[in-house]
Amino acid sequence: MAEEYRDLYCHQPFYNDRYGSGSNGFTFSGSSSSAYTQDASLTANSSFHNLQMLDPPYMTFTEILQGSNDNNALAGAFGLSRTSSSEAFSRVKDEPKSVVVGAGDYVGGSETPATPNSSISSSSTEAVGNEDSSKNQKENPMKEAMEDGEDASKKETITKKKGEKKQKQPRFAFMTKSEVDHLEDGYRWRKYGQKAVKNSPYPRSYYRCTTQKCPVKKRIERSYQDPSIVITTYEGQHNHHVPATLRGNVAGMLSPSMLAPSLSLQDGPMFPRELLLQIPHMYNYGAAGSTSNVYQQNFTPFEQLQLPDYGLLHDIIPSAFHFPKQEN
DNA sequence: CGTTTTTGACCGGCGC
DNA sequence: GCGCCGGTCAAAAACG
Repeated sequence: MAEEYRDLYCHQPFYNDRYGSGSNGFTFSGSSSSAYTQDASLTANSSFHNLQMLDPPYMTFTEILQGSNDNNALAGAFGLSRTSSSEAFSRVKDEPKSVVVGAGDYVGGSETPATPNSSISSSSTEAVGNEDSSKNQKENPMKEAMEDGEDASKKETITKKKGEKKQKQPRFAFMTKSEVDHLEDGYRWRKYGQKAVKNSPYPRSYYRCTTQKCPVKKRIERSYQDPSIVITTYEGQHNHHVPATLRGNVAGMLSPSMLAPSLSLQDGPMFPRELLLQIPHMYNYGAAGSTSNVYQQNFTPFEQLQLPDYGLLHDIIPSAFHFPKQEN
């Protein structure tokens, strides 16, 4: 199971100030089945701190996007310099208030059932479970995110081919420190399920992209370790672009290069890059589907989101900050 | 009235 | 084989 979480990288959080003192930053961790081989060996004791300690220089957001030719484009879009080892993602104000930590798990296209993810679930859950580490709230929610399984298209797969093993879709998880569960990411989602999470008082919600034929799903759950953290796991790749109809139009924030078809609709594994397109919700903060104006946001140009580097995650995450409570 | 959410049932995988 | 578990289905309800 440990390997499930290997290849975690820490990234600079970005901050998105909103709502007065509010801000929302995040760090990004990516992993891939093989591209990266650093072994973080996160255990139940893993903490953000540990993550931060990952030996290899943590990847930067843009680095994660590597493998694509859009690096620079993207970096540019985000107003980042891809040389920095730790890139600030964004922020409008200072005050690191909220943080998002991400974990990536790319299991795309592997025919081999390599690691039985499912088995991980229960065990890892338990591992993390039970404790009440009130102080140690940096347990490692990522684990929670990754714990569950892979079995993406179960029935669908079945109908198509029964013997065939549900093939794993690229997955990408990240944590967001927010009181809002469902973060706006520019896409439209339909909830199709909700399940109680073992050892957690918070349920996990399952969403599917509403665009026809789009296979992307996402799960959202709140870390019981640190209820202020929301764990979002994306699975699959959008076969379309961000709908330009949402409030505020997230797509409008993206540079043409980011939206260019070449970006993701055609070739190969573009897992991180593709999924990152969904990240803009970090900036575009607000409650998904929220009707509250409180969360309405003025979009901030990426250029203004440049951030200075921040210290260790554990120095950031604990920072207190609260969005007004609100459910979608 | 079309779309989304809710929620219990159902399913397949897995461990015992 | 059985029960647990995560994930999904789908009918009904809620929503706009």
